[in-house]
Amino acid sequence: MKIDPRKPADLSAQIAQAIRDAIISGELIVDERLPSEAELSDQFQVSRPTVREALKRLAAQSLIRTQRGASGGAFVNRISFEDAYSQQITTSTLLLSMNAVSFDTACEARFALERACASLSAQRRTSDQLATMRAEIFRQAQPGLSDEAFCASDVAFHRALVDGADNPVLSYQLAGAVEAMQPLMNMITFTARSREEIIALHNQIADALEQRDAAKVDAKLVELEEYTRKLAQDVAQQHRKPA
Amino acid sequence: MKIDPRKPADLSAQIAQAIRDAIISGELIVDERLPSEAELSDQFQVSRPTVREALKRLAAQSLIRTQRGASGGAFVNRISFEDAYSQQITTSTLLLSMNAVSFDTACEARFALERACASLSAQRRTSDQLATMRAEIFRQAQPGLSDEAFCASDVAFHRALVDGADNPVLSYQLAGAVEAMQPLMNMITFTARSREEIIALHNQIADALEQRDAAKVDAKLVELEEYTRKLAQDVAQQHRKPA
DNA sequence: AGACTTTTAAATGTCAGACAAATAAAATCT
DNA sequence: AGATTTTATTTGTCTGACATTTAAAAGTCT
Repeated sequence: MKIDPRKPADLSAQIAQAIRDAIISGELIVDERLPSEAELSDQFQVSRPTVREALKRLAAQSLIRTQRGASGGAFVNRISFEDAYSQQITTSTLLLSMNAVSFDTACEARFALERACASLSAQRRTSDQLATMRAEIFRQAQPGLSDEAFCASDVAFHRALVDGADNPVLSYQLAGAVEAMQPLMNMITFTARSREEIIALHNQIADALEQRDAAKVDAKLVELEEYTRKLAQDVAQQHRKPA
Repeated sequence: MKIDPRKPADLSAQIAQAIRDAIISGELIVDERLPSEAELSDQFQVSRPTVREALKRLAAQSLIRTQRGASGGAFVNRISFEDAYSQQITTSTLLLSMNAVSFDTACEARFALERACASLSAQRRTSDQLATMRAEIFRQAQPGLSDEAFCASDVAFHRALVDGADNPVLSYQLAGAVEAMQPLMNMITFTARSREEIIALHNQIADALEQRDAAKVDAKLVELEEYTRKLAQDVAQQHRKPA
C-alpha cells in the first residue's frame, strides 16, 4: 500500500483508496485487523487525524468497523446484505430525488425489475411469504389508513414477492429500486376507489403466486404498472389545473 | 439538525447522520453550502476534527463535495448516475466476493435482471448501440485475446444491451449486477470452443435486437445463461479432480 | 476609467501533542 | 484457583497551530 504525495487529491482520500484497493484485491481479508492508527500514520508518513479521516471514509462504506480498547482497532468488515441494502436505498433515493427522474422512468424500471423476479417467485415462494402478502393486503384494506402507511404496506407486499424468488442478490438489487420509489409514490393521493383497484390486483397477484402461475403474475404486474402510471398522470394533471 | 450526546455512537457518526437526514429530507438542497467547519463545530458543540470526520463520511458517499479557498466549503452534491454506478459496483463486487454467493445465484440474478431489459431494448435500441454490440462481438472473435479481455468485452456487450432500454434507472441497477459478476466470470477459462459458442449466441442476440424481436432476445438470453452455468460447472468439476 | 497586479481574508487541509474512555491482558491479592 | 486490581493499548475527542488554496478587495499603472 503506497500513496503518491505529489498527487493533487487529499491525502486522506488517497489513503482511503489505497486501503480500499487492498481490500478489493484480497490483500486484506475479512476480519483482518488493520495496523493501528499510529502505525498507519508512520507507514503513510502522515498525521493521525489524516489517517482517521481516511478510516472514517471507509467506515462510511461499511468496508471497515472499529473497536476501542486494548486489542481493538480497525477490522475489515464482511459486507452483509443488510449493509448493502441500506446503502443502496440511500443512494437510489437521492439519485431519484436529485435528478428529476420522471415518474414514468422510475416506475418502468421498478416493474421491469420486479417482473424479472416473478417467474422465479412463482416457482419458489414459501407459504410464509404468501401469508405475508395476504397480511399486507388485509392491512391495505383497513379504512382510515394514511397514504404513507398504505405505501409502506405496498412496499412490504412487493418486498415479499421479490424475496419469494429466494435469490439474495436479486432481493438486494430490487430493495433499492422498490424502496427508492416510495417518496415518489407518496406524492400520489390514493382515493378509496384507487385503493380498491390496487388491492384487487394485489389479490390477483397473490392468487397467481399461490397457483404458481408465472404468466398470470406477470400479466397482473403489467396491469398494476399501467394503473400506477395512470394514477400518477391524473395527479400531474390535477396539479396543472387545480380547478 | 441536532445530536444526542448521550447516545453511545461516535459523535462524528451522529453528526454525519444528522446532516445526511437533512439532505434526504430536503432540508438541505443540491448545491447548497453547508456552514463552515468552524460554524458546524460551534453548532454541534464538538471540535473541528470531529466535524471533519463527519464530513469525510459524507464525502465517501458522494453526498457532499468540498472546495478549498475563500468562498469554498462543503456543498450538497447532486449524485450523478456515474457516482451511483461506481458505488454500486464497489459494494456489489465485495458483497459477492465476501459472502460466498454461489456462481449459480449470481448468474441467475444477473440474467433475470438482464432479461428484464430485453423487451424494452428490442423496442428502443439505437443503431449506435447495435453497432457497439457488433464491434464487441468482433473483438471477442480475435485470436489471442486474454480471458480477462474477453470478459471485459462481454461486459461491454451486455452493457450496450442494457443501455438499449433507454432507462437510466435500469442501467444503473444493472451496471452493478453485471460488473460485479466479472471477477467470478474471470475464474472461467474460456476454451476456443466455448468462445465460439458464446460469440454465436451474441450474434443471435444482436440479430434479434436488429429485428426488434423481443421474444427471441429473451430466448437467446436464456440459452446463454444455461450455457454460462454449464461452463462454470465444468470448471468446478475440473477443480475437484484436476487429473 | 479600465485593466492589471498585489494584498487580504476566509476556508479547507494538515500537523503535533495531549487527555479521555474503553477494553483486554497481566499482575496482584485473597 | 478465583476474584480483583493494575496496566498497557487503542480508539475517540479536544486544542491550537500552520500551510495551502482561492476569491474578492485594494491598490497601481496606463
